[in-house]
Amino acid sequence: MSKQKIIQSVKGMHDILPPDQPHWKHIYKKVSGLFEDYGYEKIDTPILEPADLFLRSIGEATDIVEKEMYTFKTRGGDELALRPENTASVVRAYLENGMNVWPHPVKLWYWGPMFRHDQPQAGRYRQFHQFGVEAFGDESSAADAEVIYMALLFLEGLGFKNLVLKINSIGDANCRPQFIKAFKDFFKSRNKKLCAQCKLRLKTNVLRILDCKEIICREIFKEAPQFLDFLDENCRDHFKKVIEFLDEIKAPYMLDPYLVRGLDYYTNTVFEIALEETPPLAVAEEKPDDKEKSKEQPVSTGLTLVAGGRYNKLVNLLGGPVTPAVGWAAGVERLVAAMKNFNLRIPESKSQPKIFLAQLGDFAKRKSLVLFEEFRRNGIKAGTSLGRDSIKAQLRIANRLNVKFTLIIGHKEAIDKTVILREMDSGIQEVIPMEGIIEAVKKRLKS
RNA sequence: GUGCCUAUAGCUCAAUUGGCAGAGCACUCGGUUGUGGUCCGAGCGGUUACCGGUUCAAGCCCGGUUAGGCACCCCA
Repeated sequence: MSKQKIIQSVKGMHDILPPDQPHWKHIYKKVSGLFEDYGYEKIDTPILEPADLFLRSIGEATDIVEKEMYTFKTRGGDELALRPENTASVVRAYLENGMNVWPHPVKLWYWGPMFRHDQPQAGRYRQFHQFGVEAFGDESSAADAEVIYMALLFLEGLGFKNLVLKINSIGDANCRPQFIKAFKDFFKSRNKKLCAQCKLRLKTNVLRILDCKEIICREIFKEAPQFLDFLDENCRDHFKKVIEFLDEIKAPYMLDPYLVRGLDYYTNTVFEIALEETPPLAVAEEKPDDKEKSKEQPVSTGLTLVAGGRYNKLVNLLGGPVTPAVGWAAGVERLVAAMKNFNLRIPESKSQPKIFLAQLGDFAKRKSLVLFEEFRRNGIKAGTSLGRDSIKAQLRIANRLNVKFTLIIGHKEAIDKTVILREMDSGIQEVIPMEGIIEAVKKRLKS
């Protein structure tokens, strides 16, 4: 190693290393297949957007925009931002490319890196990956139910069992103000009893009080006005139907009157899917001598995997026609971590080589190179280690790759135009003419 | 942004409490002509995260920085 100092990755940003790639690939394949089955088409949007896009959509007073957004000024003076989420970008692309005149609903899905300047911890990174769906132009409750169902389907498809779907309705511009007023009044009258933080929240962002975990505050919640009682007829009807659809598909939902989301653009339905929290007692009771297990930290239980909702005002807010929309996003890093915690299997990679080419001497090495390509063209992936000269070392690699056969070409074989075919399990070898080697190997791999 | 904990070889961890920097795994190469796994041997790998302080002497004590973990805030 050189004496130069090694440059580290930026805080909160990580490499996705080869051992993790199968998980990522698996998730990608699962969701892209599912989305396409449901008629969603993929869209990729730039990682950089005008900062204003997020100020206007997510909301200036939200934590995401206020404290977590990577913004900077270009030389020309434009305020840009690394996208903290993708819904706003998709809406921007939808409008900019005139998709509002496409036959509706317009159903889109995406996958890519997002950026939030937050304090890194388990399941939370400054650069992380999300995928998600956005469906435009369908205001029916069925659309809400469908996207929620898709989220459940893919999670179950990955093997997750103990899922909790929390759902709520936060009304719309018509009924939300009344609720917020009543809600605010309620807590103002009980200001003294609230925890210090909630007293602050009362001034800045009242709804956030609902997130408080203090027991004192939670006690007060029990009597607080609930969204559901303030929904106007339209909103109430919409939400009721969403629930009916969820009943129909037997989704394991849980009405959560305290569920609000950190983005301003939501209207009506909001939901989250998380893993059931394991009781802390179970962790404490774990045997201390079981070293293997205690190292595995169940970081992902209780962590939200999927979150979304309806945002009927957003398209209009960003300068487009009034267009209903609904969608959600999922965090890939969290999914991968959760899959590992629950030991969820992924299918074995098909890219493992089936055979290995070992060679001795330059002449044989040249033959080997040609042979490798011939096998590749015939759909047989071969491993090689052309840089190694000793047969011993090459067989060691072959063994590690767990191949069925190793083809050995020495100087003699190269001249004779033959190949030694060694079956690794038994160690039995046979000499085969180079001519028919592809067919011979194909035949043996089949049996 | 706040609080607590942590940092020794690529990985998992030792170092008798301040006295020569170590092991296992992994990796590379050997163990008599051109044959893997098991076994045996050797090699590679470190300015103990970084900067400073105390001391005859610091991986160990003290201060700072950086990074990681956890919790809060919030969130995918």
